[in-house]
Amino acid sequence: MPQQPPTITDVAREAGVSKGLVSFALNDRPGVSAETRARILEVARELGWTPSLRARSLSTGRSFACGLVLGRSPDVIAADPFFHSFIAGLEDEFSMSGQVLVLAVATPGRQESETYRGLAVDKRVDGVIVTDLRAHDPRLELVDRLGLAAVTLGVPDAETPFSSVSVDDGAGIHAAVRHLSDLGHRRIAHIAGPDGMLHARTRRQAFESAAAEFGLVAASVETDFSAAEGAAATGALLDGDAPPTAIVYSNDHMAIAGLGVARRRGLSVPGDLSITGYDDTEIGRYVNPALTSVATDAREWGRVAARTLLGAIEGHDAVNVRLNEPTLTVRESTGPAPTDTRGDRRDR
Amino acid sequence: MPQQPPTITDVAREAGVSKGLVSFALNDRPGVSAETRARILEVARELGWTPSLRARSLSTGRSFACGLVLGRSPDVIAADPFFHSFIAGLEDEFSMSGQVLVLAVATPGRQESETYRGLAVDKRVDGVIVTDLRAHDPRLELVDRLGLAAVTLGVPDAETPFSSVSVDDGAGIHAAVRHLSDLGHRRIAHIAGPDGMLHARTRRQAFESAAAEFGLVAASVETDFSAAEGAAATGALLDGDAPPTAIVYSNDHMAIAGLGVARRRGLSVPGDLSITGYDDTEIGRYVNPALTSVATDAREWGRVAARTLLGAIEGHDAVNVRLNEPTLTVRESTGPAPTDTRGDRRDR
DNA sequence: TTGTATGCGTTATCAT
DNA sequence: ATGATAACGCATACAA
Repeated sequence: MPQQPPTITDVAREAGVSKGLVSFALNDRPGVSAETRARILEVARELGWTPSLRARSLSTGRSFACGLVLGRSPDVIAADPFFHSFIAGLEDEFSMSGQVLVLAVATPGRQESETYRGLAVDKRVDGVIVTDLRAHDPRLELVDRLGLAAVTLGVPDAETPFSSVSVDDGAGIHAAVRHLSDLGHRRIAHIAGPDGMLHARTRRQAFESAAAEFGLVAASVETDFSAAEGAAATGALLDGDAPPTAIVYSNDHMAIAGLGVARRRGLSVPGDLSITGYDDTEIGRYVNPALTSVATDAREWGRVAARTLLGAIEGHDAVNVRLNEPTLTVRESTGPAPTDTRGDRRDR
Repeated sequence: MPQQPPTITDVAREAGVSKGLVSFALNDRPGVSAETRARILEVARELGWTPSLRARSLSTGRSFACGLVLGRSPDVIAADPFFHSFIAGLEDEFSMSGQVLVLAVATPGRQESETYRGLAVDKRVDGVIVTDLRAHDPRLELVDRLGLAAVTLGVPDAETPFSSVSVDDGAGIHAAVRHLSDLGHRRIAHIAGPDGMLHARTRRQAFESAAAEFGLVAASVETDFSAAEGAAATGALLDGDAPPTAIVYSNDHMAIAGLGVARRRGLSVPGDLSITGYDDTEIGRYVNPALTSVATDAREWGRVAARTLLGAIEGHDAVNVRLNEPTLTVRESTGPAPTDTRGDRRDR
């Protein structure tokens, strides 16, 4: 007959105590004499007993799972290498503590709020990681009302009861602008993500303040982070009266699309136009010219976010963790500003 | 006081029956009179009772979750838009049946077999989707031994007790080769994925047989699907005695890297070299020239895979589902073969 | 056709 | 201080 795995009852019987006491011994709770505890643990070891996750889940109300809701448009998210590394980082921690990562995808047919609610029903997850923070993000109140623990990636623009883990996106953009300024560029532009997304806004603001700091003529264009809009924005900028000599993109994906646009117009990169990306994707290193880009340690971000969320689930106080600054890797897509006749006369 | 949600006991008491009967009525099991069943369901509706997932999970041994293990190297997978669309498709089905998707990532520090085992311990998932099938894939025996239900993406090269959902990768490659043949190309090459991966092998074999069918001189190079190896393989081919006039890549990522290599050598695409990708990524449409590519309906694949897996979990017989053929989208990266002096004399 | 007992780990309550 | 007991929520084998 198929040997059933041992249960707490087997251990209790073998050790000559009650089920409750076995549980107390296992969980290091007071009220068990050292001697009894040792005997119980020894019996458990002999029998090879480990408590059933499902039974624990029933009696504690915990699911031992954490949720990640992806809400961006498919095209944009699919190309974002951030998520795979980030998820690997989450798993580095979760797999060590017996947690599991539940992935949910919000689509046009399945609203984001519905997706969160679905995870909260029956407490399918103990907590969630909230990414791509938006202005006055309605998800934060929702998650709070649903009774889920949470950690946000980036600092929200309002008070929340949640912990946050963030990197200084602004520092990465600042480094890119300084690099371009050092190369002699005077008219630069930023192709930003949606201003309603906090990290996109942070990058835009950092771009504008860095441009001011270095005395540059600057313009920003808002996009949805997609290659399509990145290409369109690039075209619009190059069609302007005084086109920029350098463009700082808010992701590699748009930068590569921008590269295509520049080439179609016969512009040399970086001869006529310098380009910087963000994310430092693998493919960015193999296009021609190889992309100068800003990199964040996504895996470490995932590890820290997971640890922070687990702390929150265990009832720790909210904390705001700040990670190392992103770094700029200079490759071939940035070079000295062209020395043509057009001065830096106009803003737009 | 915080009103507790109603339990099966409340329903039983209110309906004047036992807990067991409520359970039978809810699950449409025989042995309950139509009249009693109706009364029980009515009471349940009035009380707003829904059975506790955790209690169900404990008593049935099901977890109401399915697992997806990602095992490819981070760089490759991150750039693969297939997965996001595929996952969205999985969720289309899972979210409708109260299932949840558990994502696990195998990394150099956490072997694939360990990852599967982690999902099987305590039956954290009822079944798994096995992607990127390999030759004599050891995961299939492992999954079987772990007692998990499973569905494979693609048809394994050995008998398994599992269902499969597949697309005819070969048809996509065949279409690409025919397209190139029609354009007059006679020396073509294929930059393939690892031959140990069944879909990569299928594509290579389809390439070779299509090349033979059209009387072309063909060469294949094996890579790991990464941009780095795609670039290296492209360089090696172009350095050969009789370089190909067209290259069929096994993914867009490598095709874009190959484009970079060609450009660095001053080759015009498609003037001197035609290029086709696979996956039809968004970014491929915005590089210059825009990529001719083969597309699969990944979301539909996900939906069908989810349905098939749920069937397997419920004990249905194994089935082998075949999806629609992939389609070739012609853009700018393919054109007439160059009419230079070199004949099609040599193979590789 | 319907009721009962059992299983799973945790914890509130009770008994030494 | 130390330990036992019962209840929780659901499904199901079995008894009636």
